[in-house]
Amino acid sequence: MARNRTAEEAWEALARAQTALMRGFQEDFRGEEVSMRVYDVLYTLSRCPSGARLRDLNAHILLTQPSLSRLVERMEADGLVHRCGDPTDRRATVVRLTERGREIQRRVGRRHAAAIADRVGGALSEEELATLRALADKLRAAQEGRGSVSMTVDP
Amino acid sequence: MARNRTAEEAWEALARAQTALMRGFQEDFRGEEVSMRVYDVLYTLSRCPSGARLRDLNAHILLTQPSLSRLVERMEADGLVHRCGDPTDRRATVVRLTERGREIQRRVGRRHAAAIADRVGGALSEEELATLRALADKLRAAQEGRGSVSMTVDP
DNA sequence: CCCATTTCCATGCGTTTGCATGTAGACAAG
DNA sequence: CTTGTCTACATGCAAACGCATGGAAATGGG
Repeated sequence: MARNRTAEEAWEALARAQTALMRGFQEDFRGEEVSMRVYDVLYTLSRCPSGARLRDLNAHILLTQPSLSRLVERMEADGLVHRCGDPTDRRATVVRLTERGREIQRRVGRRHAAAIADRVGGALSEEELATLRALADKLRAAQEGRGSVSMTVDP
Repeated sequence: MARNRTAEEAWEALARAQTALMRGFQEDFRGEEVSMRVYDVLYTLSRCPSGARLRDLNAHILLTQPSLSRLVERMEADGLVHRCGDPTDRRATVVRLTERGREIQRRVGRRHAAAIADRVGGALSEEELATLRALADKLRAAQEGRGSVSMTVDP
């Protein structure tokens, strides 16, 4: 039971740190040409040169599928991304950065990286950062294949 | 510069872990009698027996001031909290749990604690949890007096 | 005391989100 | 080929959110 309490304390500390950091970053993003959420999509796509399907984006971004669908729709209207069908699976929608989207991601990304170096890098030593990363990775890895074990029990 | 890269990697790992965990928790909260955001307010208030002002709540909860204002308004309409003025500062609005709110916080909190023990406690050893907590605390502490994060603790 | 500034919360309004549902293609069995 | 089920997105709609702003009270000189 002491273990459970330790887990709760760790989660609460983690959530509070995340809240404080997010607040700071969101402030940085005010006055930026894209919102933090849009940047999140741009960044994710920048790591997928061949594009990504909506369902893959959705795994990385904390939005429901319909919300992400519309967010990408707006981003296409703004010329940040391009949507096209996948010949091998005609249900899929493949999203790809436009040149404009890639350029904005790079530009905003530079300032965001500086903010991370400041707010995160400025708070912990390099060794602590590495430890934090390792623990976060382990924590995330443990969440996989655990998503929806909610069996529908309705006669 | 290598330090900056380490900070970026740590932040990305942290954000991804948070996303995965939040997804799981939000799923747990489907079918619950309150949403996760409402629970967040209930939990924060459960730690402030003498009530909390909106601005203090806002320091802990990732919402803009107007959004939190309306969330609390809805929660009052649902009988979860009670709002009253502060005689020592007539601009302030003090929010307090109702008996119903406290009861629901306890009930939902028990299940949520079990989920934390499962998802977080199940992923790391007790020593790792303690390390994670220490790093998260340090990270959060470093954000104060920077963006606009002031932590006020109930006396 | 007075006026300017700041703090704390509420409200109008357009935008975004989530839930429920719809549509179309993939996939498997008969 | 047909039928049923599953998967991937899209869409209607009400609820919730953020931004800009407003009003009232506290605060800080002059």
